[in-house]
Amino acid sequence: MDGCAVASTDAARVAVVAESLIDVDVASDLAELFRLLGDPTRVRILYALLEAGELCVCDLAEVVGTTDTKVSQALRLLRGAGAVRNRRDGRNVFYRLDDAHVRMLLDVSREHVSHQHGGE
Amino acid sequence: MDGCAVASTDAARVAVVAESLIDVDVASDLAELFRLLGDPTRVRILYALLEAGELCVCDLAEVVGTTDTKVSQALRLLRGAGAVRNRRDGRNVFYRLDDAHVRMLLDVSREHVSHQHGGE
DNA sequence: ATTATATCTTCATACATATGCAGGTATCAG
DNA sequence: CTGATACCTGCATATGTATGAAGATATAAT
Repeated sequence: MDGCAVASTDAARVAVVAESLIDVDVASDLAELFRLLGDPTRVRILYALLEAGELCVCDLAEVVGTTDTKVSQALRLLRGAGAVRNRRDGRNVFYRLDDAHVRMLLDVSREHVSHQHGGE
Repeated sequence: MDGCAVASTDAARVAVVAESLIDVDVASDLAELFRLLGDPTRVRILYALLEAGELCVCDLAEVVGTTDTKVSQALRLLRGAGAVRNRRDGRNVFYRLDDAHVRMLLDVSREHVSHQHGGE
């Protein structure tokens, strides 16, 4: 392997932890989800949807303060990951959150953010 | 701007949502945190620490099943972000979680992951 | 049909990140 | 001191990701 020859401080404990550790593929799924949330524009889009319930691309761009292209690209990723759902109404396409997992992470994070940036 | 000329389906609602939306810098901080969690190796390291409480680099490498170099680089990022803390004991350096925010996100995510991959 | 608006996509470029190798530091044993 | 072990860091490369420009598609109005 690499370095560590005598191996461990406590082999038994290492075995136990290794046993109960999250699988590689599960960890990869989770990491992928976190990476999806790892962009300021996407974060703001998701919070806007969390607040508004449903918004068209046009309004999302205005709320977030960016171009429709940027929003559209962000939404493509979010859509691909199943984080949002869309519905067409005439020329507009309305988006809303469609993942309880994502919604919960947003809720939890918002709490902590407001504590950190508000007044702790 | 870009595209959207008539602007909004509902200007008043857009204004309200824009008003209550999370700030750009706060969103950036959050995105940075999520990006930190956006890597399978780092995720597994964090869960190992969540489970074990404290582990040296050597044991972490064995538990996660990778090289000490990879673990060390991952820990550097996690350390820089304040997610973990370290303590030297002889030749070993022991790491543990040091961020309530991160711990909570891991807890929440683990629940949802186990529901998704376990039995729903 | 034409024109306009809203959204999406393709493509090229710039930037960020992960990875592995090689070497460097720190601690301990002899 | 030397040698060994645990850990860290620099550097080069590959891979991923974000960004904006330009154009394509879809719907509606005239």
